[in-house]
Amino acid sequence: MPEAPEVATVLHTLQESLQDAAIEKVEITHPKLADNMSVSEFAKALRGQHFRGFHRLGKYLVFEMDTLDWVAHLRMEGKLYVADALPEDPKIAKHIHAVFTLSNGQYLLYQDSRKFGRMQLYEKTEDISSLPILAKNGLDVLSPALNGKYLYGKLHKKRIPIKTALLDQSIIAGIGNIYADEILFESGIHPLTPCSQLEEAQLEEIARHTASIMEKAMEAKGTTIRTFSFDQSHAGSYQDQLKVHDRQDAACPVCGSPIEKITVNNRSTYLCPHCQKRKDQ
DNA sequence: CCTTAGACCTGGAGGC
DNA sequence: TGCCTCCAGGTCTAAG
Repeated sequence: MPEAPEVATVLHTLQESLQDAAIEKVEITHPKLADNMSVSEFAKALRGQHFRGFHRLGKYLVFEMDTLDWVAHLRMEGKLYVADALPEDPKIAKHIHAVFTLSNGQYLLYQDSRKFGRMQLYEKTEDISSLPILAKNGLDVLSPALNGKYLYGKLHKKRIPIKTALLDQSIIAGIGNIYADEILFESGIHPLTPCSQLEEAQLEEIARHTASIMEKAMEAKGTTIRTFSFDQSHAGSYQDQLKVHDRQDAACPVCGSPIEKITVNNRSTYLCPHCQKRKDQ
């Protein structure tokens, strides 16, 4: 579900209600939720800790606690939100896999219909990007160091399609299937173009559009095509600004050609065949 | 090095 | 209504 803009939205929403809050009780019902220790150790370690800092790295959330760094990845359907009461609707309640009772009586809930999300706890560190699970990330989508030169260094010898590279979190952290399509459209590059054929100037365009699309999407509080919401009652609105993703057969906003849908990496991929011509074919 | 299929999970949408 | 297939903002692994 969430890419960097949606994760950033969740983070900011949580920070508003959780800053300096204390966890009084932890109940976890999905045994795989914590994957670097048992859920009982995880629950015990978090009890009594306060939320002191809030960070995002790529698609990861990081909560800086009193003596721990708590890392969470929502994967496709994970939702973390604060509620005044536990959900009564059984269709929602059955997907709540963790309940963190706060000292003010509210609850931080983890809901995940597909159970793909994972969390880890680490001893608190000065540099969160050095945490084992985060060290694999490449530059964050908003990093000032993300430029044509960086991408050229990472990509100029690779023959993989550029879209595949944009989804590789060890190159750029935070891009997912929706924004990869939007970035390539704005850059005028066909998603199947082999990385090795791209010049540094084109990679500079990709870097530039990555930053601008991410900023606009964050302002819109993310994209809601299907199920994303950042708490029980709010959804993002960037879907109104999508130019190609999920718009098969609609008119390209630039040239009017019908948007095409293809498969890259087993993922649905949308493009304008006129604005994003392959130069090698 | 690169690609592909499958695994992990579940629900919603659409076809019949 | 039910059953079936396909699809989904992600990532990891095995196999060719």
